[in-house]
Amino acid sequence: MDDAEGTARHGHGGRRAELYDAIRDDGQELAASLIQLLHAAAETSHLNPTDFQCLVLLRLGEPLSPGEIAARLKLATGTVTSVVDRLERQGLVQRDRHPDDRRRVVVRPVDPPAGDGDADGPEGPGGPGILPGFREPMMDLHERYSEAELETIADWLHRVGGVLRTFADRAR
Amino acid sequence: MDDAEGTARHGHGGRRAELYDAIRDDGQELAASLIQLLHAAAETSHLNPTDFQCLVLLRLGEPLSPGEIAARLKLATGTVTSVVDRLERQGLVQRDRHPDDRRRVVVRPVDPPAGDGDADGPEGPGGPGILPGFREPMMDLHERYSEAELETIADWLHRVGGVLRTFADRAR
DNA sequence: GACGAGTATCTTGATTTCCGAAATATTGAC
DNA sequence: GTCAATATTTCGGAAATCAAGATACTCGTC
Repeated sequence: MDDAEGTARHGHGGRRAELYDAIRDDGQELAASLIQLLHAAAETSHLNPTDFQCLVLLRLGEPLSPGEIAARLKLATGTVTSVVDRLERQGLVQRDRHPDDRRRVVVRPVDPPAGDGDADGPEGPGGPGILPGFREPMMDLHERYSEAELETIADWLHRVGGVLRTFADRAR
Repeated sequence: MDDAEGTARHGHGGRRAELYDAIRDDGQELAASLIQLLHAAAETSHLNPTDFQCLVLLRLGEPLSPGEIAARLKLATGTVTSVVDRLERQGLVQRDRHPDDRRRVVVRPVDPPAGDGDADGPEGPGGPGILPGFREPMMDLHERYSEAELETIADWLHRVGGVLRTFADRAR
C-alpha cells in the first residue's frame, strides 16, 4: 500500500522513497541524540534519570496524579511515591489534593519560572529551563526557512506528535 | 533564509513568531511522548529502561565500546559491564575484541534483522524493530506532503539532529 | 626485547532505586 | 450508615547503580 496513490513508483518517484528514508534515518538519529540528552540533562540537574523524566513530563504537560505518572513511566505506584518525595524534598514539585476527589493527589511542577535558559523573557506555557541554551540555536536555525516552510514543518511536527501520542497511549 | 534578517518584526511578522511557538510546543510534546514511548517499548521488550536505551543506541548508531556507552548514558563503567552482560545473556548484543587494540571491546547488536515490525522487506541500515507498527502510520502521514515539502522536512530534521547532537556531545 | 606510564574493561562491596503486596484514606452507591 | 471501589502511601526484599580498586593490554623509551 506504500505506493497507494501511485506516486512512489512514478518514474523518478525514487526521489520520494529517498526522502522517506532520509526522514526516517534523521528521525532515528534524533531520537538517539534525545536519549543521550536526557541523561546529560539529568546529570547536570543532579537528578537520577527517573526523577528527571518525571519532572520533564510534568513541566512539558499538565499536572499529573501519581497514578498517571506510574502509568506513563511504567513504574509501580509505590515507586512514584518515592520519586515525588525526592522531587518535593528538593522543591521541584508540589503535592496538592484534588479539590473534588480528595483521595487523589495532583503533582504540580513548582517554580517553572524564567525563560528557556538563555532567554529572560516570559517563556511559553510549560517551557521552563529543561534545556538551557537550546532556544538560541533553534531560533538561528529557523531563520533559514520561509514562512511557508515553517508552516510545513509545524504541521508535520504536530501530526507526528499525534502519531507518537497514539502509540504512547496504546501502551497502557 | 529567504527574507532572512528582518522578518520577525515585519508588520504581520507575528505569524512567524506564532510558528516558532508552535514548533517549540509541538516539539516539546513530541519529546514527552518519546519519553513515555521509551518506557513502554522497554516494558514490552521485557528490558529495564537502561538496558533498552543502550540497545536502542547500538541499533540506531554504530557499534560502541563500553566506555563510550558509559559516556553517552552517563553511567559508571562498571554499570555498563552489567548492562552488556544482561543484554549479551539474552542474545541481543555481542562482545567483540577490537582487532588492533585488544584491551578494547566493541559491543555490536546481534540479529538486527527483518523489517520495522510491520514491514517484511529489507529494512534500512540500523533500523530494526524498535517500534513495531510505527512504519505504516508514518508512511500514510507522509503521503500528505508534496515532494518539495518532504524536502523541507528532511532538511529541517537533519539540521535539528545536528543541533541536538552538538548538545549531547558538549555534555561529555 | 623489557619496563613503566597510560588507557580500557572488569570485579567487588556499599548505596540507592525499584517492585510487589498489604495498609490507609476517601469516595460513591445502596 | 455500611460496603465495595479507587488512589495513595508504607514496608521489606530484590535489583540496579555507583565508586574504587584490580586486571589486562598498548605504546613509547631505553
